[in-house]
Amino acid sequence: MTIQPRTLKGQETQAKLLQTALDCFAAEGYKASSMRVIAARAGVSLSHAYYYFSSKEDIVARLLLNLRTEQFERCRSALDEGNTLESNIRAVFTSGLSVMQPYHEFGPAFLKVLLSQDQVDNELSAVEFSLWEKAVSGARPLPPLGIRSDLPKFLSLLSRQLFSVWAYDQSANQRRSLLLMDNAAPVAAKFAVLCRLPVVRSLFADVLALMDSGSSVQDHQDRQTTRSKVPKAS
Amino acid sequence: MTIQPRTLKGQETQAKLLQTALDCFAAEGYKASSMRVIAARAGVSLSHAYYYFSSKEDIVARLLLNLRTEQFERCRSALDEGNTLESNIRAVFTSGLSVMQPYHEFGPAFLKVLLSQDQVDNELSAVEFSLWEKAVSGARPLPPLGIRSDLPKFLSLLSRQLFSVWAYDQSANQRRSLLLMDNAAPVAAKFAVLCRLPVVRSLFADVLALMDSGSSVQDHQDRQTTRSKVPKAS
DNA sequence: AGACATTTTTGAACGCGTTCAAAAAGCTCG
DNA sequence: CGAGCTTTTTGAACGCGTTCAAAAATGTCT
Repeated sequence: MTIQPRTLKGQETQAKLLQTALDCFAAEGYKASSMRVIAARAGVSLSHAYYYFSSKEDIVARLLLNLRTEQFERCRSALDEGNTLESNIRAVFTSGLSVMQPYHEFGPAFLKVLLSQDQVDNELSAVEFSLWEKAVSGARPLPPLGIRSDLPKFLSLLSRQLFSVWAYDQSANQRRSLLLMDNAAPVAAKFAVLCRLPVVRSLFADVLALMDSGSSVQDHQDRQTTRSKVPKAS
Repeated sequence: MTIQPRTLKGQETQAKLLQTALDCFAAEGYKASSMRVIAARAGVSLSHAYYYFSSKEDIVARLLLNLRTEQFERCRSALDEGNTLESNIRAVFTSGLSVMQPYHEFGPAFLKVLLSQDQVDNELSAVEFSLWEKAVSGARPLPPLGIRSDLPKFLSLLSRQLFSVWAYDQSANQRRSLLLMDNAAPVAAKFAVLCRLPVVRSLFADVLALMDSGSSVQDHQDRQTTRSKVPKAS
């Protein structure tokens, strides 16, 4: 994005450029939708596109955000109907797949956007996270109280891993990732239930602490402090 | 790679090209080591480089393989000294980090190579896997018998996830990934120990089954068959 | 030796993402 | 109006990864 236009006409141009790009992506695919093609289709010069978007990746990021938002709209209601956690997890997975499938060839580009963005403070992560929050809070029976508040973060991380498998999945129609997600849903749900047991619960705590130690929030803390968050094992 | 030269001179040229590329990578970094620069430094024309290597990514893949091999050499002996599993895991992590650190800017390129390669049948995965096999079989006390044979595969997958965090880690000197790996070692070891308990053990089995369902081995099997490998949860 | 087939090597080109200096248009005051 | 500012728009260029047809070198067989 990089620039927000001062004038109305500027905003319109930027919007038109973005819409053209998205259309072009859908119609022609990633490689064929060069910046030159997009600019031409939007009726502006190549360099003008760069006035509004600092890179092609910038536009891809918007596409990804759009898709996630559509996924959110598409399955938000289903998550509130008192189904099991497993079925809610599955709902998020399948809605994601159906929204993303037409853009599977964007996989690597999507992943790059996802991984290079700040994992805490960005709109995309917020949408993803709110999906998992709904999936957890709308599940009946509710997951164990002790982990209820941490579960969305955990699921959100899990889904990123699955997404990265999907992104490079070369099997026909991404059969393998579809299968993987189908199988992951019950396992994750089972894990949540087993967290009632102290042993499993403490494992979950360890994993959560790991996730924190890998997040950018800790960037200004020193090593000693952070380390103490992870209980020694042996 | 793509072509194996018929004549001796051809092989020499290819070898020189590869060595030049690797030197260039080390000296100038990823972006600065363009195919043109590499070819020029090796004293051949640009298009000739493409006669021996089908793409720049091809060469990056060789670099990655070289680094993994060096990591293997560097820590193989340490894994056989009867240390704990935790310390062996840590040894693999830290040797990996020290070998890779100078090439951190290659992270995204490395990851692309790693993810787009066939995860079963390629040399790189074989080297990685054998590292984890040594880490497990050389650990004292040995991990529970029931999971001992599956543990290397699990650790291998885990390390890929950590690698992908490292690849995009923007913190100074990759502090965050270093910290993450440091913390992951004891947790993984603890997990292995807890696998003596039936509950944890069955969770491990589920996760392992997941990994299989995401692998390419199953590509020719039908959905029904594969699905039955994962026990229903709820 | 000379003709032929194969392997190696080249130069020129293509389209790509990106950058930049400068032109054009719009806006704000006297 | 028009001088001086900011915002928008452009054309031309750069270096990149990659491709290709064709030249040069090499090897093989009679």
